Amino acid sequence: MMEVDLSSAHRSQQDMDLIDILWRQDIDLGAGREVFDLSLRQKENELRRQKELEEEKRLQEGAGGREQDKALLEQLELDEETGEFMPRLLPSETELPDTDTTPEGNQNTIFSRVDGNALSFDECIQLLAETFPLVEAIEPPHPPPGYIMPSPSIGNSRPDMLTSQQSPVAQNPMLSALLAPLAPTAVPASLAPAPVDVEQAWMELLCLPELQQCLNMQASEILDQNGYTSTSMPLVVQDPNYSFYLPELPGLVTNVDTTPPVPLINSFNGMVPPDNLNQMTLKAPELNATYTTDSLCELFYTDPSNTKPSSPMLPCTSNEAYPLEEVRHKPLEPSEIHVPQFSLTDGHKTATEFPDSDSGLSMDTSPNVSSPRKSHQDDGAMGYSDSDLEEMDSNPGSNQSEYREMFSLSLHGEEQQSSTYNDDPSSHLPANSLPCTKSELVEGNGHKLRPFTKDKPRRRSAGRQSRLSRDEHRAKALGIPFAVELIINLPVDDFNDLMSKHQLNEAQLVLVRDIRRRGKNKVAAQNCRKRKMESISGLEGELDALRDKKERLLRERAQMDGSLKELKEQLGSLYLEVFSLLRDEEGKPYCPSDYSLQQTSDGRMFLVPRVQKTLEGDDK
DNA sequence: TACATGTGTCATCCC
DNA sequence: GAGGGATGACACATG
Repeated sequence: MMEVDLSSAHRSQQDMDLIDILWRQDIDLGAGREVFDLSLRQKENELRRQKELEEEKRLQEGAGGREQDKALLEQLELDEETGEFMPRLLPSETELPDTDTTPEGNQNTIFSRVDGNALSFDECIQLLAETFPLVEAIEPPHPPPGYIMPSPSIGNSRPDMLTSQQSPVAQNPMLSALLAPLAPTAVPASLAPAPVDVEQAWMELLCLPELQQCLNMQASEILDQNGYTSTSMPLVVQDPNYSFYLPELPGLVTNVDTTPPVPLINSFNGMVPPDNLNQMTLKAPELNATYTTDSLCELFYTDPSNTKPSSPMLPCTSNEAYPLEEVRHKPLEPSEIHVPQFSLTDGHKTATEFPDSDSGLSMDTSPNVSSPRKSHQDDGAMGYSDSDLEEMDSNPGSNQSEYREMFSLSLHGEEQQSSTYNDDPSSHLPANSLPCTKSELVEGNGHKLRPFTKDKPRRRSAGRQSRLSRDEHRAKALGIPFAVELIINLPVDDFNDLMSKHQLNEAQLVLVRDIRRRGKNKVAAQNCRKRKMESISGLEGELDALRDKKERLLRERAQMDGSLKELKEQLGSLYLEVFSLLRDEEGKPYCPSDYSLQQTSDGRMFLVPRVQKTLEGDDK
């Protein structure tokens, strides 16, 4: 029992330690350091007080404590990176003897003093010694609205531990398990006086893809250490893109009773009934204030359609869930093409045929300018029907829109941090885990999928994207049972098969073909414009080069003209000099106006009379 | 309000 | 001949 409480206390400290670690690593938590300083100050104060108590206890314990220290060391392992001792994940902490269920017993057994060890371990001892009295004295001022009282049946019935339970980590067994190795020391529950701030920090942290990757790694390590396999997990995410499992780690207080079963994540690809969208009603600004890690994890990693485990798209029970690869290789069934399923049924095929799709459609293969657009199949999760989308689009402030904004906030956080609309939506999260809406795909042509726009603000066409395309409206009005993307992107054969398998009336057929033609043409127009821009850019480059060349040639010509002029002057002076040296038979100099010097090809010089030459010319 | 820009669509040509 | 790519032209939305 006390082990469980200690785990709770641990987690709260783990929260703070992880925040500190991230802070030292200069990871933007999105919150000021002051958020955490209050806890740290309290921690220091408690440490000082507790040191005094600890000194007294040291004298009382005597030599008997050394054996306990030894036993404790066996349960701790040295973190080579931080130099701190961290509690090992025991196979089952709940199986520890119940003889030491008192706080003191726990303290002596688990976290007794180790001489010469890191300060964090001393802190651990001191903090544990004071944890429980202080917990009883301190009540959480305002429990978070999302907080659920843990049931005594799940192993944590101490009301005085609620403060630590309010920690998002403490409320989430997965995070607790994942973060356990990160935080070496226990923490008094009193160190969670500002759960809202801490949770806000956790909101920020959970939005960091790097952290999620780290958590994934931690999860894998924990699973390995405990010999758990995915098949033994009670909470299993079957999406292979999500290596994020929820281990039922022993000794950890799991409040799975208070959380709905976690179904398949990739069921985002499936239909989301409007009633299931109730889970999407979180407003982004409220996240920081009211939602715990559990709720966040549910939002991020659980299926909005989990209230329908019998979803026709994918069974949601862990045992019945299709392996994604198996689903991918299922033959294309028209009945499965009710919504775009590029990530599921025909996704594989489509992905090979439209590797780089502008607006999810472009087949541009230009090596020069890679399309910043996100490929259609990358958007895999388009789990909304037309009606859902229309409602979402027609009600910008509706829950669905908020849901979309929320995911935009969380899933593109890194993108927003790293660059301002770099148009590189290479999400670090699995593509088909993104609950991307269809309107983002179809009308995402405007910004994210823009072919040759540069770093222009996306909001320019935000309004356009917030509405369904005309074709989608038309398709919905005529009851076309296919997604517009599917109509456009299917190969001819598949498209014809699809048409033949469905009994469509004339109007529907005409509309479907118009949609396909317009979609194709739209992509062609985008590619054409892109090529045009590239051509213009190339011509501008050529023009600049030619201008440079022209300027260089003009400079060279001026230099040549100068040189030529100088040579002519030298030649004239030399001519006069030579001519002045010439004498006739009488020793008189020749007159330059009557004679001229001419040179033959063999280099001999002749003195030619000009008059004679003039007379000869007159004779002719 | 005029203007620039981006985008969708149509018509047409061509393969 | 159908399908579709390429492209000029136009209309519209948006900043």
